[in-house]
Amino acid sequence: MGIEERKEREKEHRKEEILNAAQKVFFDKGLPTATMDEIAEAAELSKGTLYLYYKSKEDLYLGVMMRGMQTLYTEYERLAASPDSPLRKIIKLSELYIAFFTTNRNFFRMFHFLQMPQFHKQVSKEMQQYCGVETRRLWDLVIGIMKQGMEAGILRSDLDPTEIGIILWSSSSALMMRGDTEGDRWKERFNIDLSHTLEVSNRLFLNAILTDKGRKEFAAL
Amino acid sequence: MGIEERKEREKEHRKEEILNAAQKVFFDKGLPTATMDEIAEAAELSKGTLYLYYKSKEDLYLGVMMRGMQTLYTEYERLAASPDSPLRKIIKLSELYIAFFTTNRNFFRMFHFLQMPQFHKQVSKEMQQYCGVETRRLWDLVIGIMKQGMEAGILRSDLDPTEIGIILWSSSSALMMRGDTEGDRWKERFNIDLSHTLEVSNRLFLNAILTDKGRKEFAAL
DNA sequence: GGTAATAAATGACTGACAGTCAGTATATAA
DNA sequence: TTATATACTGACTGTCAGTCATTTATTACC
Repeated sequence: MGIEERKEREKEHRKEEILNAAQKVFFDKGLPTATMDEIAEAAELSKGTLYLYYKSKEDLYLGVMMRGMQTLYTEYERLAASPDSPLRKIIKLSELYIAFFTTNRNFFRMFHFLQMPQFHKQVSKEMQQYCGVETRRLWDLVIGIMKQGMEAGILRSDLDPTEIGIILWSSSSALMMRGDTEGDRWKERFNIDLSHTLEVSNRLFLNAILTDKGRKEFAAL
Repeated sequence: MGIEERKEREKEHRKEEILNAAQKVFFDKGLPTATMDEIAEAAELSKGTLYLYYKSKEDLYLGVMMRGMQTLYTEYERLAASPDSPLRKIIKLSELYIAFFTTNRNFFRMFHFLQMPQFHKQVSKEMQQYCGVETRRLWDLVIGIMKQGMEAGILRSDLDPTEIGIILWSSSSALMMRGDTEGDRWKERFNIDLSHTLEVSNRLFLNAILTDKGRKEFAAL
């Protein structure tokens, strides 16, 4: 019976179409200002239908966000599987994140809603579950790359690869976020280019976590 | 004519009382879930009166947040004026921020709304102005402490004190925020204690920005 | 002390919006 | 053709931020 399957496909397709519409509207207006009526309008569906596919506005928002997460995941996956040396992988990891921020600024902004505690209340258990699983997959890749570096002896063995991953990711995120929202003000008031600050930060940090061997290899690049 | 002055005082007092009520409600529920009716109820005033003193819910929210900023500012000010050595000041600076996070978690969470671009739309120009001025005062203190360290020769002179300040602040913030929202999950999934990660991060970073002289002094502590 | 003028406070009301649900349309099965 | 299941609709409900005509309290003046 192929009908069931076709219906399933059509349902998935509709979900994607709704996400397309939602993405357009959310990118344009952000979560608080976007309305479900607008999204329905953009999707050429009634508002009620949106709720057949997504439990709440916040669920829909996270649905869009997860697309960004997928994109980043795919890129990290390719990096992890590449034949680059562990050191190069670590360097490329942070470059990739910066590049992602630059070309997918809207997704990047969305990531930061995940961080707000009050926000989660309105999100369905299923969506939270889904986000949790996907986020973990991403972290496993990042941590995996750090572990490779440690095994190769270019990262200090007295540090924890997971902790290094978190620190690198978090400090980069924070500086990018600040650059996004306050970049102009910092330029104007203190003559600071926050994207330069980010580079400095990553360089300082990288040097701090590399072994002598790692630093030598780094200098040779 | 002392009446004018008394009225002015009473007005300020009322503003404070409204902030007290708002603080209670916002701490309890967060911005999205708190309602102006609740705050009015808590302040024993009608909703309309709130709007005589604050232009919007978001303005009120920032009004509360600025109290936290003031608290932190006062502590930083005392530190800056203390007779401690520049190195100790830098160390205490980050310790103070961590302590603030621990004892004023609610304020700390509020700080992060400032970072969300969509949020600012609803905030009045006056409040934005006020926040800008106060934030700058705080940054000037932080940067000042870094400059002292540089002049004392304990911080690498090839780095920019402002940039160092931003990096230290941002990376700490990011890790504390993550610890706040995802701390349990990291413990459970990866057996990582994020407050430990924060210590590691700050130690790594401090070592990276100190001169040989600074590192020696640090080791002697 | 009474009254006009001014300021402060009120709460019913408006508009906007998330989410619902009884009803309609469309596709499938009998 | 008819019955049943499925997808969709949009008018409706409840909630809440923000407003404003009206009321209440305070001050100024005679």
